[in-house]
Order: sequence, then C-alpha cells, then structure tokens
Amino acid sequence: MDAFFAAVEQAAKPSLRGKPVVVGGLGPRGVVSTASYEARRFGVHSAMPMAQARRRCPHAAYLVPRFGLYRQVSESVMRLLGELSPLMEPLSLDEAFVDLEAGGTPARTEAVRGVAERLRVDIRAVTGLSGSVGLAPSKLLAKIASEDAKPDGLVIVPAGTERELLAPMPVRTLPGVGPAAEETLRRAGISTVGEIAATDEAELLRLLGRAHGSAVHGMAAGVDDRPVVAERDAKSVSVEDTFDVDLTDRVRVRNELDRLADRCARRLRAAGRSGRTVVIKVRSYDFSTLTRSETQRGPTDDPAVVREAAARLLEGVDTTAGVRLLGVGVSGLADFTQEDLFAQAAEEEAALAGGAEQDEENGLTAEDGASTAEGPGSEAEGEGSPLDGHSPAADSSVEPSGRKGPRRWLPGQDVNHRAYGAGWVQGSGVGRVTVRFELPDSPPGRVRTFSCDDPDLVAASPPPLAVPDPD
DNA sequence: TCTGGGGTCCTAGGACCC
DNA sequence: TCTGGGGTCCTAGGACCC
Repeated sequence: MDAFFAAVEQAAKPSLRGKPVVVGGLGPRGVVSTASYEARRFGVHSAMPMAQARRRCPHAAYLVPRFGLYRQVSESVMRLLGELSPLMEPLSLDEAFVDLEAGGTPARTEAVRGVAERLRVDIRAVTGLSGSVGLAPSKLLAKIASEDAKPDGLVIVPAGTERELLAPMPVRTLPGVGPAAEETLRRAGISTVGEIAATDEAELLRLLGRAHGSAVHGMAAGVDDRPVVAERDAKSVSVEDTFDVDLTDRVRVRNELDRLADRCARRLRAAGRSGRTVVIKVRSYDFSTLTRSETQRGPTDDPAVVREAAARLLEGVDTTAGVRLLGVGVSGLADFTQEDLFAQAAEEEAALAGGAEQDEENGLTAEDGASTAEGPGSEAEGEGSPLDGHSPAADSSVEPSGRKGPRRWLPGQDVNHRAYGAGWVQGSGVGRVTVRFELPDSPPGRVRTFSCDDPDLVAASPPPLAVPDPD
C-alpha cells in the first residue's frame, strides 16, 4: 500500500486530500511513521524525528496513528491477496508476499500481469486506496520491483533479467544490508550490488559473518530461494514506552515497569500464548540500552509472574542517571493451544489447592487506556489502543495544559459533537480544542473550537472509509 | 525539540552434559 | 598432569525490518 497510514487518513479526512500529512508520535520524542507523498516532497520521511519533520514541513497536518482503523483496512486488503493463493505472507499491515504459482496462476507473463492489474483495481474498489505490485521470480526481486512501482504502479521483473537489474543498485537495496553492513562494505570498496556479486564469497563471509555473508552473496547474484510462508507464529511479545521526560525517581520507574509488565501479560493472554523468558529493556538518558532476562521453569501469561520477574531484573540495573525508555517482553513462547493452557491452569490450581494466591490489581492499568478513548471497546483485540503508546506521561507533570483530569484531545482523533455531529480533532491547547466536522464521504468540512471539557464533545470510533464509485 | 514501537535473526561466551 | 568434542540452554547485545 502506498504511504499507507497517511493515505488512510486522507481517505478519512476530505480536507487533507492533496495536502501534506504526517502520521506519527506527537510527543516531544515522537518520530514519523508515515508521510504522505505531498509531505515527502519537503524531505519528510519515516523514522525521522517529529521535530525535524515540523521544521521541514510546518504546514503539514500532524496526526496520531489510528491502528484500529489501519488494521481494518489492512484486513480487507489481505483478504483480496488471500484469494490469489493459499501462500500469502503478510509482512506488516501494508505489505505481503503472494506465491501466485501456488495459487494456480500460469507462469506466463500476460496471465500474471492480468492478475496483478485486477488486484490493483480490486484494492482501489474495496478500500479507495492505491497499492503497488512487484512481480518477479523471487521475494527479493518482487520486493525491489514493488518499491520501484510506487506509487500506484506495477513492475514486472522477467526471469533471467535479475542480475543485470540488480548490478547497478546500491548495496542498501538488498534486504538485510543496513547502515552497518553498508559501512563495512564501503570500507572494502564495495558500493553496488554488482560489486558484491563479483566479490569472493569467502571474503564476504569474513566481512559480514557466516549467515549474513552467504545470504548477501546469493542475493547479489539474484539467487533467492526463500519460500512464501503463510501463518508464522509469533516468537515474542513485548511492550515499551519512551517517556516525554527521563524518569529519575526509582519508585516511578518501578510503577511504570509494573504497568508495562501488566500490559505485556494481557497481550500475551489475549493472544492465547505464554512464554518462559521475561525480558526487561532499559534505555538511559544517553540512549545506551541494556536488556536483562530471566527464564522461568515453565511458560506463563500471568501478570503477577511477569511483574515480579521484571522487578527482580530491574534490581540489578542502575537507573539513577535517568531512564528514557522502559520495556517488558516475554519470549520463548510455547506453541500451546488455548486448550492446553486451560488444562495447564487447571493442573496448577489443583496443585496449589487451597493456596490463597489472589491477584491484587492496583488500578494502574485501566486508566490510561480510558483517557485516550478510542471509543469503548472498539478495537478488535483487547490490546492497548495504539494511542496509549504515546501518552505514558498522561498522568502528570509533563503536559503543561494537563491540569488534573481533563481529557486530552489528540490531533487526528475521531470525535462526536451533540450538535455538529462527527468530526476529528485538528488541534488543542490552552484549554481549547479545534474540531473539523467532516466524514470520509462528505465535502471538506468546517472547523469549530470548543472548551476542552465541553460536555457535548465525546470521543468516537472511526467511521468507515468511503469507497469510490465503480467507474 | 535528535533518535518510536513491535518484531526477527544472528553471534558469542559460559554452564552443563555425555 | 596444562586442559577433546560434540550438543543444548541461557544470557546479552546488536543489526535489521516495517
């Protein structure tokens, strides 16, 4: 999908169509998730610090991500892809591999082209959004071709042309070659994929390591046998928060770690999984990051167990200089089915017979989900709304306008006003919130400003996207 | 007002076992 | 009587991807 998050926002908000839109974390330490093509022209791109994006493109609309909506749109696209072949491998919300051969598409170029063109038409019909397709004999080339096809295009790499296509490309084109490998190769005088292919494999192994070296060498020659794999199980679950202001108070650090452990365990449980190894992650004021892990005797999805393991692990970490980020994860996930878990829980209960081990919830968990209000229970899975990822500090001190208690209105968020109907938050500050009243299928709407605690204004869930006329 | 959040995979050393 | 040769598990860190 092309500029997916930003494109969904433009589809949802008529006044933003054709305008620069930037989706990402809006706090002081946020980064860009996706920039619309209009914003990219100003040099704004993914992973860029939000502050820098605002400098480059001050007039863009800056919006908080709405993952619930993106997930819905993603599912309808993935459904279309799934109709092409049983071998469909989602890479993220907006990208997937499809093995057309396994779906029975004849390998002739024209047949394949027809399938891809129909797919692009269907995607537009179902979502109103544009997607790009790369067709090639391997994952490597398909991916490169789809990048080439963006936005709103289709590129075919016929079998046999792989090498000559790849040769002039920079080494970073190859998946798995990031900044570090690029630098290593540059020092060895290698800057293009063709130069990698011309390099002795043993030399490459020396430069990049065993596994990486041989993979890169193969790919540079256009060799890529990786199969398309449907349905892979998650191997870990983790949550983390970067704080608007570094944490120094040890008690506060402990509390935040508890909340993260609970969130992590809840997600694990919601997914019907459990794991043996609890990991904490601590990033310091200077961005140095460490992890500590502890493996339990058996798999768990119990918040109390995760919380206690996390707390033990934290004891060995000096946090006095300031903590920028905390994370809690569970890995070593058992491939248990839900039923196994029930059986196991029953056994444990039997074994514990009479042990008065009652969970004492300390009430910290519910609050912040509520304050970011994505609408009551609107998310498919019970996991925390994506919005809360950026308001760990909602509770205190950080937000000057934050008073005590009043609702926070986040730019991009859906709302409903008793008199004016559906709209979205355009901005807020000094006790006021500005709302634009429009719907996906309405003309661009008007803006009105209210008091932040106006009782007529409530958070709402996203209205469905408009689908264009079939003409 | 530098640098998110959720993942995967690889490497390397030490413990431990046969 | 200077110390083999596997294998697996655990821990920590780092590169990379979207």
